[in-house]
Amino acid sequence: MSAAARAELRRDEILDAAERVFAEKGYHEAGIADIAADLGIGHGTFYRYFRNKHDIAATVLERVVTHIAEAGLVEDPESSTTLEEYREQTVRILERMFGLIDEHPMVMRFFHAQSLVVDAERMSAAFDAYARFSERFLVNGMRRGFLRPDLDVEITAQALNGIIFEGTRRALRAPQPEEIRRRWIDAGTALMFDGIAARAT
Amino acid sequence: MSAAARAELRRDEILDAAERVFAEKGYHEAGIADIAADLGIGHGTFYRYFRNKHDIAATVLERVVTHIAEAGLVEDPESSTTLEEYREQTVRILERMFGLIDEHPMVMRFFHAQSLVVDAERMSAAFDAYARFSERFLVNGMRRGFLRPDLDVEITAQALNGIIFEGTRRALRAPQPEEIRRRWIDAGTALMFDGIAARAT
Amino acid sequence: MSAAARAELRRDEILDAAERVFAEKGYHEAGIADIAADLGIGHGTFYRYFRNKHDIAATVLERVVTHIAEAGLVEDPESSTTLEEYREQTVRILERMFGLIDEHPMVMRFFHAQSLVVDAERMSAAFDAYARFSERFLVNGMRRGFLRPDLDVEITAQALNGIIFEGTRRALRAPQPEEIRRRWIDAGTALMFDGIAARAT
Amino acid sequence: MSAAARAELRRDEILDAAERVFAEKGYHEAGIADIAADLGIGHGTFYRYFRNKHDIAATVLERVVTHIAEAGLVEDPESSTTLEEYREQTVRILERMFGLIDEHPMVMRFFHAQSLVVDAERMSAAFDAYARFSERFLVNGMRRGFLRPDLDVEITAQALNGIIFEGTRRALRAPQPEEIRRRWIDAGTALMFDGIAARAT
DNA sequence: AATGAATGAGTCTTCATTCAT
DNA sequence: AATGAATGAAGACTCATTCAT
Repeated sequence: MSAAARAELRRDEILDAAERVFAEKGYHEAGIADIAADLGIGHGTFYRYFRNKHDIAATVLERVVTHIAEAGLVEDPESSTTLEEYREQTVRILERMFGLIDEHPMVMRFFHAQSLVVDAERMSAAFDAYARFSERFLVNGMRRGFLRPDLDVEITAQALNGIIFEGTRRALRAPQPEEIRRRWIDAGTALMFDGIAARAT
Repeated sequence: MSAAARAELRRDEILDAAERVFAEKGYHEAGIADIAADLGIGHGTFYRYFRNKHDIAATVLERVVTHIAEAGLVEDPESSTTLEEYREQTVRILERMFGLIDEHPMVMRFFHAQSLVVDAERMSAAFDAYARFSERFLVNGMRRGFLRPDLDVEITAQALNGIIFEGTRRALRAPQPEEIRRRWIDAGTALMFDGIAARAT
Repeated sequence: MSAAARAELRRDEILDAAERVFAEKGYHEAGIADIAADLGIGHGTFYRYFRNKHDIAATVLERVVTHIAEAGLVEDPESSTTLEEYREQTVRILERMFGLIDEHPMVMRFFHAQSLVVDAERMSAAFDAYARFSERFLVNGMRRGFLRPDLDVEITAQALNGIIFEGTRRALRAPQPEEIRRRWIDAGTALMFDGIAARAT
Repeated sequence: MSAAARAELRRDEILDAAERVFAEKGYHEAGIADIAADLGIGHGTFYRYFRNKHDIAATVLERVVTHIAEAGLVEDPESSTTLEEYREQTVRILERMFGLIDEHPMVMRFFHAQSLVVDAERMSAAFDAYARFSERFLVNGMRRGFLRPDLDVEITAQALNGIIFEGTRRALRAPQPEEIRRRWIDAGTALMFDGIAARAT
């Protein structure tokens, strides 16, 4: 293995450890020493791979932001032609979001609990980006006629993201995640597509 | 004025200052010295009114949690008998929520940015309580027949709170709050009651 | 005693301790902990009185620079009207310089060994100031006619200071300071006023 | 080229780099990494040629001490038979001293600013050696009768070295070195040989 | 009741040095 | 012989908290 590849590996190891430590203790409570101890390396080594504590936290944060973005980006916002297709896309996105919790439980925990103290500006930007992406689905649905023609796409997209954010937050803490996730997918899409009002008969 | 009353007053002053300081600098970045300086009192004095730094932050947090609860509790969850009445209640709650930003801008900022690092458990409990309160509106609506009979009230209530949370977060950062608030009230209630799907004709 | 006076006293204590520690161990080898330990105070206390390590070293340096200046400033550069008077002034200045070693042995040691690493610019400025002061004696002597009319006063003043500097450096290290000082005063003034060349008969 | 010769070469390269780096940043502020980077070699390599940081600094220091000694040793302290010859020797020594600044500007800067923090004892020994060498000129002059018979040769030699030291220090910092050097040679020798006192007519 | 001087635990960060490759 | 990754001792500095006045 090349030196660069080994360095990359080591860097990732440190990143993973940081994820664990930050998620467990929180950004401020965690020390570089904790991260190093978790890996059984000297603390000096840490500084060969990251400029400082904030640097690594920001990098961890960036990873989550990217993971989350990717979970959405799998879907093409312009591809659905019917309500049913969009509903299925939505379900898949939610499932993938919940899947992130299994793949990266620590990092998701970190995201929900600590992201704002690490870099509030970055977080805001990430939320904006997610909302803009969600908007495209809504615009597509309006164009195709399967969504209400009078949607305030910007705000609605943000509100939908608020639902997803709260959903993952809850799923993260749920003792029986499977059941909770299923219920969020069902109730979430029901709310999103049909609202809570009883249908006039 | 009694000594106890004067003490109460002083305590509130400190609480207000803490709110400002924590909101501006964040919990960890803010020091007891900053709070004391903001008031022009000695930092020793601070410890006559609060056990420690965490204590005051928790107290500030408790105040917001209460303010927010009160904004909701004005409405009786069982009072609405028609969809229209509930919709009006919802609008009033949202307006009151946004009103909190005007009344307590600092504390709301603190709530959104710092509450989790101060006391994640307390926050979770608060969110649960809010959700349970919201649930009662949904249950009432289902009983009265103006809401869908098949709602997963627990999850739906949580999701609705997620919308409100994101709405206030956005409103807090908005350069033109008035317009944004109006749009959130319109688009938020539209989403909540009717969903985004176009109505079958 | 007023609080301010007590603070001033404490500050001076710390300054004295720093002098000792810096003189013994050198600027870089000395730690804030050493200074605090020398006084039996907590290291945090140190930072109530000085911004940082460099700050206190610079302050100590400033004190020596001032002490040395004062040893010279006692004499009026324009007062001597005869060579004899100037020679006596010179002897007094040298004696006062050596006297500084008795009054402030640590600080003089610090000055000779560490001043350059603490603040080279400040040192250069101090040397310039000393030289400019010495110049005035030379100018006075030329005007009055008891010094050679063709002196390069600027350079000569600097050279004379070089002699004094080396003299105090040697006296500081001498095992029998009294004898050494006497010899420097004699040989130094002899060199300064008459040079080393044998007089033509 | 033999391996030993190549090693010698490499050692000198490192020494030159150390000179530059120490002169620019100072002993403590400079790191082994800086020296290695300056040469484009790994820092591990450094330790194949020098025991540690202090070792190389001491070696650099030794080089300057030697350079300076050589600038003097060119002259035979016992060779002058007249005042004029000695004066010419003195001028040549001063010129060679200033010449060192052109040949080894970095190392001279290092000498003046950093030598004491590297090895104060060595410096003191070097100053003693220089003074003892200067003494021989004075003794020679006294024997030959062209210098005052009553000189305190030890102290006077030290004082003369003090002048030279200050002269080179000033020349090192001078914006127009040529002019300054000339003036130091003129004023320095004038002071040294004839003193500053006006001659009785 | 109010103060603020004193404290020292705790943390980040640097860098000389080692050693396996 | 050369390298540079790894190390951890060392040190500056902060700040919540205490307590004598």
